Amino acid sequence: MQATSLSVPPPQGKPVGRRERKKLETHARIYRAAMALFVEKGFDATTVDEIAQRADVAKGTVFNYFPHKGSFLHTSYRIWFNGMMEELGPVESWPGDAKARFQRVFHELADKSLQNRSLSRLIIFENMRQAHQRMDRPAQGTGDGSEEDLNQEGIRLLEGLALEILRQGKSQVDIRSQVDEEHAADLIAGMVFHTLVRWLVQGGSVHEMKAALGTKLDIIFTGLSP
Amino acid sequence: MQATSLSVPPPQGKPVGRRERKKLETHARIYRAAMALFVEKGFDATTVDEIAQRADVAKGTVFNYFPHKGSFLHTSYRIWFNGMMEELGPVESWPGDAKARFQRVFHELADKSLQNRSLSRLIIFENMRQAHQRMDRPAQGTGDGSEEDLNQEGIRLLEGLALEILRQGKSQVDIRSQVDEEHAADLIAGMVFHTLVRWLVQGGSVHEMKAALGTKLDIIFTGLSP
DNA sequence: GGTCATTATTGACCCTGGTCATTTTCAGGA
DNA sequence: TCCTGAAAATGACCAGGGTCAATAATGACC
Repeated sequence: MQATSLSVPPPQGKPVGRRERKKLETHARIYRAAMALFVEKGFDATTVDEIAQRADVAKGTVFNYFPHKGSFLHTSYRIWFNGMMEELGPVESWPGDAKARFQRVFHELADKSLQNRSLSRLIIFENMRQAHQRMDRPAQGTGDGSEEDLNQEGIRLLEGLALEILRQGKSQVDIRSQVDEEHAADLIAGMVFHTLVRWLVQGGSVHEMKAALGTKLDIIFTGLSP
Repeated sequence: MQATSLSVPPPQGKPVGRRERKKLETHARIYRAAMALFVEKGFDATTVDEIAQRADVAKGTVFNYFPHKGSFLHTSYRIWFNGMMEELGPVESWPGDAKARFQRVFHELADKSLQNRSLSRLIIFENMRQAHQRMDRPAQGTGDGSEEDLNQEGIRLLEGLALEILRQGKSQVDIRSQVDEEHAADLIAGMVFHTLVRWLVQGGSVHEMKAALGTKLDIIFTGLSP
């Protein structure tokens, strides 16, 4: 986390006028202030007032940029995940069969999570919270595609990745052709998520988590039946 | 849910004096008031003040019995799970092999969840939240076993059940002997949990959820490898 | 019945996340 | 340079979860 999530904030439009530029700057300043405070004193112990103060804006302004306190973590997750994917490069280029590819991702994931454990925990948790709250709104049918990121969040990113690996694996001969890719991807993503959560909560070394991920992956590939 | 979770509250000591009895009564009254309100107007829309009012106690008293608003859901979950297990009876008595046994639990679980969907969602979510917050406290080492329920909550119940089925399955010939039971149980519990959450959030029929559980179980038993 | 330590109840109070009407800033035109 | 309408910033305000010092009820013991 550290370097990655404490730096660039997400809005990716090109800044044209001064107004735009200032907006981006403010966004960045607030985000940085928040993340710094979270690392310093923890999420719960950090108040929005403090964030505002450190970013040198009014409290209301913070909510202008981040509609909920948890939004920071959300933003952070995307940066985190994208950073990882960037380091790893495109799936097709990875060596080995499907299983090896999964192992590669898991390895990277574990290392990334380690870098700032409590922050990872918050991010993952917040992610889940978002998912849950989503259904409260009756499913807004805007024909407009403006809410771009609504369905590509959280665990879905992981699931998409798993799906990609599985498809590649099928086209080679690594995976049985009868397997339902979607459910398998869901299974794997869920497994990773669950393992990660457990590790973040319970403690233990990175090595242990990697071992857990590996063992479970083995089971999924080999099956329980004799 | 309904009948089950709206009735008996958990404290199971035998009431001796009048004081004890009153305490139990108050506990029950508050619990009932809360659950009724949750069903009526939803969790978020229900304030603690309202709960207190309906139970005819002061707000402070509510927090005497349930340290957080979410504790109600916690209590509810235990009742829910135990109710299910009671209906199902002891594992050994179930017919069929390990897989069939899992299917049986899943089936029951799905039906139970259906009975009050939004409440189930809250319960599961709250459960996760609890797990997360637990690690904030440095791990209180009371030699006393008074906090009885601390480690037997939420997904752990499910995991324990899975472990039991797996062990039985191994002693028969349903499951490869090399399989790491603990990790397998964790995998299955996580899978169920994840599937349940997704279903609760996204919607869809019970049948769909059962299908999803079934397919994933198939994968876990058969494996992805050709 | 009276005394007193223990336990349960209470509600005023605090804290903090989130809202919103008002004010300020700013670009672009006249 | 001045006007104007829109976008952004502001901070007083509110709601609701949770705390805690003060108070009331209880029952064991005399």
